[in-house]
Amino acid sequence: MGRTRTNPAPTAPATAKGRRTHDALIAAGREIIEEHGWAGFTTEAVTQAVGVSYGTFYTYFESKDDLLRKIVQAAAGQMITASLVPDTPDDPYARIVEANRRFLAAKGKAAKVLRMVEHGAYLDDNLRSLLLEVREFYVARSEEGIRRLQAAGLANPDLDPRLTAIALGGMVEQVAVIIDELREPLDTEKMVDHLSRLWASAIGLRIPDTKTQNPA
Amino acid sequence: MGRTRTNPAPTAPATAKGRRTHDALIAAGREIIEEHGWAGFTTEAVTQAVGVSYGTFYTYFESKDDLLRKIVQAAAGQMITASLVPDTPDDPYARIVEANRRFLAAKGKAAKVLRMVEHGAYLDDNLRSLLLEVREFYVARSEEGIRRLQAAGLANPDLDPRLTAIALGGMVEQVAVIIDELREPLDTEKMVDHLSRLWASAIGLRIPDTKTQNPA
Amino acid sequence: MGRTRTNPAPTAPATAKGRRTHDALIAAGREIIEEHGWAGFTTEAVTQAVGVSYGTFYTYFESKDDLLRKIVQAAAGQMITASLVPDTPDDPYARIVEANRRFLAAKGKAAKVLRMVEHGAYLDDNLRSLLLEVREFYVARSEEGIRRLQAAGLANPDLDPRLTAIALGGMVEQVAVIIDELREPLDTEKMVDHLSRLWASAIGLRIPDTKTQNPA
Amino acid sequence: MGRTRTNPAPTAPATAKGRRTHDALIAAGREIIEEHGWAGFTTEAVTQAVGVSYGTFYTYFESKDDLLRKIVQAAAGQMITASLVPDTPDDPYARIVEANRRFLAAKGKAAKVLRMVEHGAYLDDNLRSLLLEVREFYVARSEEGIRRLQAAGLANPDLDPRLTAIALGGMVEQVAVIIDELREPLDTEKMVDHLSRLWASAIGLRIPDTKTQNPA
DNA sequence: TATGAATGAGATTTCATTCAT
DNA sequence: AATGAATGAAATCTCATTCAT
Repeated sequence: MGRTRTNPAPTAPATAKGRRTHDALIAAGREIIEEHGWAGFTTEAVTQAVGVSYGTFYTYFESKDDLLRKIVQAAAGQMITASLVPDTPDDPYARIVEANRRFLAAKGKAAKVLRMVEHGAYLDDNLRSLLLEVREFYVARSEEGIRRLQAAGLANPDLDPRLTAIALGGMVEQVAVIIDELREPLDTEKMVDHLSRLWASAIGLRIPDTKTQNPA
Repeated sequence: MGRTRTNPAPTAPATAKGRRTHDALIAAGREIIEEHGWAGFTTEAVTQAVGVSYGTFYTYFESKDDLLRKIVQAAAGQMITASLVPDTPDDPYARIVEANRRFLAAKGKAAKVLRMVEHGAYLDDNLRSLLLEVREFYVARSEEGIRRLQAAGLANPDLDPRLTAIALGGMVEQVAVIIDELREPLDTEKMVDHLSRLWASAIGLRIPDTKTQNPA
Repeated sequence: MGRTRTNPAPTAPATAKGRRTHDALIAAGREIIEEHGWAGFTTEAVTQAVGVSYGTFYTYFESKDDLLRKIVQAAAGQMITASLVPDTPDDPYARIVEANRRFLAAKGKAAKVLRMVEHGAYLDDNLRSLLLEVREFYVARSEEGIRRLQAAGLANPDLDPRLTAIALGGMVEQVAVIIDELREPLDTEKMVDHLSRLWASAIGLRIPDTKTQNPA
Repeated sequence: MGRTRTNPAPTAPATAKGRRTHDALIAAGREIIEEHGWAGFTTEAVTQAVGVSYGTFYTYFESKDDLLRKIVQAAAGQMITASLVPDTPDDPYARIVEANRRFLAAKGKAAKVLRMVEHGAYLDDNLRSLLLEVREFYVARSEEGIRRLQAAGLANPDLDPRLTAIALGGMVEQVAVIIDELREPLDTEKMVDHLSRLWASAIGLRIPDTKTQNPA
């Protein structure tokens, strides 16, 4: 009454038990969003899933929004980690294939919640920035790759590397989404092959024969 | 959403004024979803945007779900209608450019509401089918175009026409959606040019010189 | 989620019924505060007292704070109205007596809620200003009266009119509070007589004999 | 406030450190009430201000009510102690000035918390009695002073000593409280001078010339 | 003694929907 | 047909208090 009272921001859990509960709430929240959608994502459902009471929620999170932010941060981090291409073969086409394969795996498995947030427009400015950062990570990586291929005379120099990265990245991203929404089952490996060949042809990169011969 | 309803089903508006109000509610609802997300999509916001009272809503719609269904139907219809390429020049590349230009010009928004519905998990079976139909419309059209070009010896015969249509269609759809989410302003016509060239190169279609010379 | 949604401010009631409910909620709210204190002042108690449901509250008020503001505004207005001294006799002492009598009556009866708000420190800036305005109304009136008496040679010219008004006004205000908080019953009319004589003597105004002879 | 309690009654702190924490909690509680009102007065805020954990609170206090009781007791004691006029000059007017100066100097704050408790209706019978005792202490002292002056022929014998003490005591108390609520800065010493002169004139006590000449 | 995680009753607020006028 | 007051289930959030460690 007459005074906006903001809960003091909960501090990081001090004990092992506290950290366990904190992490369990984040995991349960994400699972609930992915399985039951926004409508199922209530504080009651989340706390019940973990087996604690209403009030415990606010021991760890300022608000439901706060939990959502932390769920998204965790998912974004996992997705980027999973997408890194650790070994760097000389063959540029092999790199494209590997990047696409990893992206599809990461996006499909780990990031349903990211798509839901993105398109659900449950976006405060923090979340919006976070999602843009994730996209930028992928775009920048592709842009740099294209630029290098152009410099090496292996890709069409007329293409704007950034626009091209946005478009081709969008292709892969959208396919990742469609793949588990479409009713028809798509062969993932075959899709990786097609995406890679389309990507390579689009930028004028020559595709090694072996791959072309055997499209899965 | 999804509450039990007991009120009588509204009939189609009898008067011109009635139709105007009915259509205005659909338009306002869509605008609100696009601009403020699900959280802003309340009966109060919709009726207030149109300037009628709470009760009037139920003169025209059975429920909020009913309005949502009609918003999606309208958006889907508009999207398909606006995407048809009426004049059919012989030049396949010109057809691709024109299709992309139309899609980008008018369809970002419609695509946005459709995707929000899709990922917002506000999906009864009716809506799910409707969305699949819309996608199928585009995929089928592209697939058929690719197949014809392959038959004419103008496109790479090794590509699976359906997978290719899904991937390249996804590229355009994704770009259409993110184009106004990105922080950086993108030149639409330049993007149309890039999308078209990437699409053509990807399937092995030769791009006329005039275009290649002048990439915006 | 992810978006602060502020209820659109409720508009003024459009119908007579609406106005009745609106006013009844304000009246009930005030009664509850005065009789049961802050702890009893819940939206549930207020709506139940009026015989409407939870939700109806928010048809008329943005929040509980909003209701409190309106209760205080109404109480302040009533208090000032009740304190006005309509007839203006020439006799300055008679004016003082009348002002004190009215103030005691108004403060005691009408304004328990003002005291509770004031000392309860349930104060947003709006409320604080409002209360200061009420006090200023009384101080300014007394100050002007003292200044006139000084000009007429009827009051001690060495006194600062404003400080004097604040002090003597405080005396009357505080007595009004004590009167219904003290366990011992005080004769109001006798108190009015004393306050008036103390006030007059304090500023050096001569008190007519008739009053002095008969102190209640 | 007023919840059912089942925990064991804490005993008096045994160690010096214990006493320090105990006293710090009382001091912090009072400060919070005065500065942030009832809304800010939470066990969390109090313990955090002192730098101990939630649970520690219940090492020293049975409940929040218990703390409040002890805050009020401490404030009342401090107020009375600080108000005593130790040296007793013969000059009655000098005594009045000194009493007012002391009251204003130290008592604004203590008076504030006492009045907040009074009007906040957080009153069990213990607290109510305590507050009445504090007031009675002041009223009785002033009453006795007035009576003596009347007996000595130095004050108006027509005044009821008790009513007069209540009224003039109220004046000083009220000024002490509002002095730091008003937007305008008031010179405390000038106010002491005015209060003393008003008090003296009101009871008909002659004011020595030196004071009258130099009103700050 | 001190800690801080856990509790849960209770408060506020939202909003799709109904219905008397 | 239109209005807008009324409904109430359901959601979020608060905070004094307990208790295992």
